[in-house]
Amino acid sequence: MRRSKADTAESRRQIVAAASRLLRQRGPDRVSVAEVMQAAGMTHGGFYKHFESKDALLVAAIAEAFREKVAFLKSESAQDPDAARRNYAQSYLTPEHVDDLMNGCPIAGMTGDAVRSSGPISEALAAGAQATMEAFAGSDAATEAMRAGPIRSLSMMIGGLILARAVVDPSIRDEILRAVRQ
Amino acid sequence: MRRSKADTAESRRQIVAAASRLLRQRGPDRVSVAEVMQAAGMTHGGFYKHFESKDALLVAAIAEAFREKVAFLKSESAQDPDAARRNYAQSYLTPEHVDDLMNGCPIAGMTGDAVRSSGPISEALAAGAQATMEAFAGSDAATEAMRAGPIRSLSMMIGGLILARAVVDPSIRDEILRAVRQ
DNA sequence: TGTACATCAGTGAACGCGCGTTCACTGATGTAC
DNA sequence: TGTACATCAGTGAACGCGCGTTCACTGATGTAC
Repeated sequence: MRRSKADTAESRRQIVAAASRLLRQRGPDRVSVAEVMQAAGMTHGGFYKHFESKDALLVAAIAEAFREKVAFLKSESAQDPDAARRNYAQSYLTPEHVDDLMNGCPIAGMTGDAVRSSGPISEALAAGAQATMEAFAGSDAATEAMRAGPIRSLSMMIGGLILARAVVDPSIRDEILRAVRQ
Repeated sequence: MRRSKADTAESRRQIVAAASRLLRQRGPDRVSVAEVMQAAGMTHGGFYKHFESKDALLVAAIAEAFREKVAFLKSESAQDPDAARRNYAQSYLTPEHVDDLMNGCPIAGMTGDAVRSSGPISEALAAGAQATMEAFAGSDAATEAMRAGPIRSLSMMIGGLILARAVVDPSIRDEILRAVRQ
């Protein structure tokens, strides 16, 4: 039956939120539209009332995942960008984040798949990655020399997380996290 | 018709080599068995004479990709590990490597998918990642303090490559590569 | 404010395609004598 | 060394399942008067 506009908007939000999490946890090709809809509390048939295609949902889900992280980063770094970077790195390089694919860093969680994808999907990823870089380097970092340090830190965090996720042995994983935390 | 043992072994090598490249280029869920077999110069029906399943091929393809890189790293660092690391980093952080998914770093190219995979596949990835770390840190690096530097460098290289692949704008991509190259 | 009708969000069944896997078949290789 | 037979790598058609997408239907919401 028809729903109110508020209900419809809420449904759409639920779909995108569920997709954003499942996408990072399982990858675009191992999450089905039906699973996303179920996680959002609906059946799959109604999906196309909200999105033109699965790809369109992926674009929205990628954007949402980055939006969250960037908003958090920006609010943290409002006063003291350096402290915000340190805090973010500390919570980024933890065993909890290694295991928490679902809510984790969208760059580490989705680039593998999205880089190989077609137009709109890789554009959404590129926009998110650039926004993350800006939020991390700080919008005040006008010169390349000022951005280089934060870019290096961010690269090391992302690579360290990926390496820690790849190895299975917890003692090696912890060694990586310790090394990269500095 | 039946082939000689040498031909059979060569066929298997071709299949694994094709899979190792296609896997990095397109990801496990976007390469079909038929495509791999075609790239190896055969039709898909014969595949199961060589492998029990597509997953078994993925395991072999992951191992092969890492075997190549690790062999190269080890031969380079036989005399001067420090110089080998510097050289590897220089060729790693290039626009060419950003675009060359197919022959590129298997950690950057396959962790996204493999981390989410089942037993044998994630084990093959873990073994490869650990072997790469050892080859990069040098087998002589006995203490954690000695390994920390190389682990940090390797993390930064991997993260930088992934970040550079994620952004689309060539000028931002080059800025990332410059920053991480130091 | 109330009434009549059009709209459309959500349901559940069905369709169709791609792909992993199986199978009957072929004929050269390997092997037993 | 030669012969007869078993083996098995590779072919191409077929099977079956999962999943993205479509569709007829329902009934509450929104709207025109």
